[in-house]
Amino acid sequence: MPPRSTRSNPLALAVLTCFLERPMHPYEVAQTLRARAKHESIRLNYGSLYGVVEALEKRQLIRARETVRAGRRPERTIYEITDTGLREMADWLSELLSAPVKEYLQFEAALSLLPALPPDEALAALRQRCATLEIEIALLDGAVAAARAHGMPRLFALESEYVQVLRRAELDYVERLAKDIESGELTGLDQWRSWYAPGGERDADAHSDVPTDPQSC
Amino acid sequence: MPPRSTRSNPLALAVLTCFLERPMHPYEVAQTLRARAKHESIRLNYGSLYGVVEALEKRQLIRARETVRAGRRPERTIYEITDTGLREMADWLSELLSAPVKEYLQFEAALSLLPALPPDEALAALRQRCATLEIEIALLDGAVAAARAHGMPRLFALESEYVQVLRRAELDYVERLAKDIESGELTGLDQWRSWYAPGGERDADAHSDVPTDPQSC
DNA sequence: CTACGATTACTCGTCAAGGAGTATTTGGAG
DNA sequence: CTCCAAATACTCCTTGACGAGTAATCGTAG
Repeated sequence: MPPRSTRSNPLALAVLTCFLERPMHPYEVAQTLRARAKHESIRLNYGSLYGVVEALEKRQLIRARETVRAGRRPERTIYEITDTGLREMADWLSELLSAPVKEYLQFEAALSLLPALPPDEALAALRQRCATLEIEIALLDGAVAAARAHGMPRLFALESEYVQVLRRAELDYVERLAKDIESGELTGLDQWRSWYAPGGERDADAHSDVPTDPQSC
Repeated sequence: MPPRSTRSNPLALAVLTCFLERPMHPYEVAQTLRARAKHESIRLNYGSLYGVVEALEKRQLIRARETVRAGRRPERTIYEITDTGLREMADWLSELLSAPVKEYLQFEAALSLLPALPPDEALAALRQRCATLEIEIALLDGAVAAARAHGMPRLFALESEYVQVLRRAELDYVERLAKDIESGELTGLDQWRSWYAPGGERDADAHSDVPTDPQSC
């Protein structure tokens, strides 16, 4: 089992699955992934692509098969997957599917810094997010429906379904949160308001009195 | 409004909110963030921290206030936030809260490559994920309950609530998906099975016949 | 009082991501 | 037939993340 560091970039996995179908040159890999809309779920750009292919070759997961050239264009090296590559692919994909990993989400960061904004500004921002989320969800719904209508089996749109589910859950949560701030039900709201009150004691956001690490409990 | 590139690293935002409380030296920033468990929601390590602080100073969002030294230890430079920094912080945080951004999730990538695994292996991996998710959710539940019991206001644990909500939604989805694969309800399952059947026609994963870009519809 | 492990406070080098740039070729309009 | 725009197939260079390494100091146990 190779070190985790080599499994950091999911693009490498996507590349392996392409080579599983048939040998290709890197640019064709990119075309294939784009055509199947994989770039919506996996970060893809040329700079990374060629680097990733090189790394895969160094690790012997793929091997150069032949180098062809049409006219005076740059050479295109065609790669194929090795047996090691096949095993690594199945292993890696299995792991990605079975083991949830911690992701650092932007909105998670924003929530954790929420008290650095005055309550009313925070509330306005959250309401704005709800509105945007509703639109986004509607658009995604439409796209999924259209794809289905055109005969695309569900199996090939699982990732959109998943993203959709997450977005819906987020909308739900943010709506509840906004309500709890407005209604005053959120515990800690009084402290928060007082930091930004006209005669607010101490500096804004100085929640030094807050219990520190929840994990320490 | 500064270019988006400068707003890429949420650690910079977290650093700004620290300086909002009071002037500090970078290491103290790290201590503060760690003490408040921000490193659970924001990527934090020393290499990045000092780089981020430098960048903030170059952008005039913070300024060096004084340089003290205790004994022959390395100097500690104490920074304070500027007025520009104050505005940038509020702006940035508002934006993070109000505008959902596309994140590239590992599991999203895995789902989009699911057909590269034989159906039974994929199913096993998904079931494994469900089991792990259940444990994780239970643990998070416990931590949140404990924090609340020790008097930590909800306002300071919003990010855990959010992550929790997402995990629950994910568990729900994966359970449904696993059921639909097992019951044969998932459309496309027949194709998928045939690629890996003993006399499977063509190469595994050659879903070249699949409609390409759902966005194109 | 001294030795050594833990903590403090940072530095540096590596390595990867990402995107702007480049050279070639094909397709089509005039 | 010629010229321009778009597509092809990369290359390169700048940022920036990351963590191993380091030097100084503090605590404390023998």
